[in-house]
Amino acid sequence: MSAAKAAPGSARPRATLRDVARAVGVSVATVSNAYNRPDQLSAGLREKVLTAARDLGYQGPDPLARSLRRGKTGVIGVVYDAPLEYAFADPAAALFLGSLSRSLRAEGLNLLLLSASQDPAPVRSASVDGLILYCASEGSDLLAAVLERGLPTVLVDQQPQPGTVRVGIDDAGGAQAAAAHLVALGHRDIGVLCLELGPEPLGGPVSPEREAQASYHTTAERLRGYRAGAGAARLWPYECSQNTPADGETQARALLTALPEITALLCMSDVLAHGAYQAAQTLGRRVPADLSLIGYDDVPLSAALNLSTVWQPTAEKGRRVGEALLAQLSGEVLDPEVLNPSPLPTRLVVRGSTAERQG
Amino acid sequence: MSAAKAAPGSARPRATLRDVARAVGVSVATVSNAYNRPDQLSAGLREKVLTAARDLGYQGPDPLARSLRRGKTGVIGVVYDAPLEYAFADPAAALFLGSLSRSLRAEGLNLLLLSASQDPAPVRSASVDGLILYCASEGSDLLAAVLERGLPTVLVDQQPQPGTVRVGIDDAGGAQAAAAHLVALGHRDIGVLCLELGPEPLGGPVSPEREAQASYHTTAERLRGYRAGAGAARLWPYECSQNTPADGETQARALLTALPEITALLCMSDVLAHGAYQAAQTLGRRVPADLSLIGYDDVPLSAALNLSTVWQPTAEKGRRVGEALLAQLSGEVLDPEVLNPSPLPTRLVVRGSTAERQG
DNA sequence: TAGGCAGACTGAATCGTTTCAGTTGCGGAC
DNA sequence: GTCCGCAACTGAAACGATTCAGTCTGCCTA
Repeated sequence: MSAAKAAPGSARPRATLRDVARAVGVSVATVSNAYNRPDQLSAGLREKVLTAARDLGYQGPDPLARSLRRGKTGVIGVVYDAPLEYAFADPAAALFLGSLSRSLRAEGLNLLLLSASQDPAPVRSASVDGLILYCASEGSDLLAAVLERGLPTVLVDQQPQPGTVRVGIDDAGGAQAAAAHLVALGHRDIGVLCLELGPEPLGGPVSPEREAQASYHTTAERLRGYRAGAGAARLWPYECSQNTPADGETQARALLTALPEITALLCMSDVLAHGAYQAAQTLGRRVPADLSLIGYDDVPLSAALNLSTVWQPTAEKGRRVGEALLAQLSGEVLDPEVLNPSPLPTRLVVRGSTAERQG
Repeated sequence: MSAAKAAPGSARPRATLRDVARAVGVSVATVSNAYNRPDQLSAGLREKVLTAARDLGYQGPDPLARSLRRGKTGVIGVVYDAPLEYAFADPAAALFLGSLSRSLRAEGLNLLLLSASQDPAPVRSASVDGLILYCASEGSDLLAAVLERGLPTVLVDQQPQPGTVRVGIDDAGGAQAAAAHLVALGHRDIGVLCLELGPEPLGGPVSPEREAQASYHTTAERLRGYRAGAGAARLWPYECSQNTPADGETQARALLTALPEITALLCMSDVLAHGAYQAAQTLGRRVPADLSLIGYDDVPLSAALNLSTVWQPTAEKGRRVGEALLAQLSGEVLDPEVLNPSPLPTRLVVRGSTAERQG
């Protein structure tokens, strides 16, 4: 009986180049050439090789062995320092990854998602040609692990590192504009829905110490921008431990309940703002009449929700990261301008969720 | 060629196990053991090896060579037959991938995103331990390429295939409930915003031929369910070539303009429904007073938008897929129940976007 | 007839590990 | 004194390909 075939789990030993070579009576080099350099053998022989391969159930050259020999895997690792669920839950991240994948696909590169939440091990043991560090807190040893690999690398929305390409946006500028907008509308007590400030999850009111020690670059910059734009207005920052509508709603409700005098809310992401919207409705506060709301990122849905927000060039960011990586892969020399380009611009988008403060 | 050392891009030849072994004066096996089986050598020697490795700039065993030798890569390929941008743009897909990645991470597996939009080549040349076919039209040679690899495989939302695990949901049942709900509310002319029916992008009204030849399982099933639930009511299907709010808006506007008698809209995804919402506003039709709207998937945001929709257990689906794959990887025998489990249930969620038809 | 040359194919080294099957040296049991 | 067992380490064969430098025909040219 077909012993090897019967058991579903137990893979029969796969055919290799050598098996095919033996079957046809040629050398392995010739079989390899049949796949990789058709011009190196006669058409007739090539046909014979390919037929024999099919008969033997040979799948074509093993990708792993090929990668080892060639020194290229065709894979780019995207390192995320939180569970991937969170990455996928954020439309801005999704947009970025989509745009990135688009620019890499042109070169036949695929994306390997590396979630190195606790532990940089996945970064060390990934077979990749390049790495992209997408989101990591400053203190984490993730950055070190990434740099140690010595592979072409791009840092995204991160503190610049000497000798490494970084792509970022003008986080503080956008935040400042958002805060200034609210102040101009007469708001004086403004709540802030913060993204994570540090790796240990912590929700609720943000203490000055925690604010001072903020280790996520994006969060720290946006908060700095809010402060700069708020002038004499009072800011009440609350931290959301996850970038989800649910957490935004929870913290917004806590914030609005604890501090009823607040008339406007600065949210560090649109996702949080969506949650805050929900909270406002639950609490019977109308947006924008009773509460002004402003997000960050300008994800596609925010237009539909009529949410004022800070736009960032997410897709462009992805494109740039892809290009910077490709440049390194092709061994281009990196001049400083490319290495650490000026941050991409952000822009305040005023829609219907912000209004003058009601007397 | 220029000097290899000078150019910043050209990496110096990396240190290998052999270099370390030579430096310490031991065999390569010992160095390997220092990393993989500390109990096989004295603590002192191990320390010496690790120190020498650090001095030489040795990064640890090369992942590629290790994978080749061990026959395991620790990577699962997720095959998507459209550009990845679309995958990321769909919150339901994101949720699924997040949940999947969660169940795989427990075993240290990472996700390789394979966009095989035109061409199954990436599927053939990916170094993976298993494959997940997420979204593919029936006719495409993608399915064949995936099955040919002979790796542990799970099909998602796909026509069942003999001998392969498939995880799916009750697409038709949910659709039927949605349609029936509208009919019960008195609607008799109902527009349908369809997802893609075939691989060639095609927007606008759906011809009976195209409907008959629908090659995407999900689309075909949902449409079938709508028809079953609609009874005597008239259905007007329009096709969206992309699952995006923008495309949903475009087609919804076209549909509502061409067929003003329509009083309700069945959308095959919440994302399309969000676009339709927008279109309705633009056209001055109030939801639900002038137009009932119902989506599919119940993505997180739809609750906030108060959108009636069909819920599906997206996260559970991801978990099941992960488990099914892990089971195969550990060589478990697959009984038919596991191989092709009954579809996961869907459920109509009535919110505020559907109402009785206005006389 | 010799020389040259192109086409077709092969041998063997190499990529960087892991791991099985030994080999050594040594202290303890009998 | 011999034998056993154990700990510590090594040799060499895989893993499955790619590729460089040949070798061997056979044909064309002078």
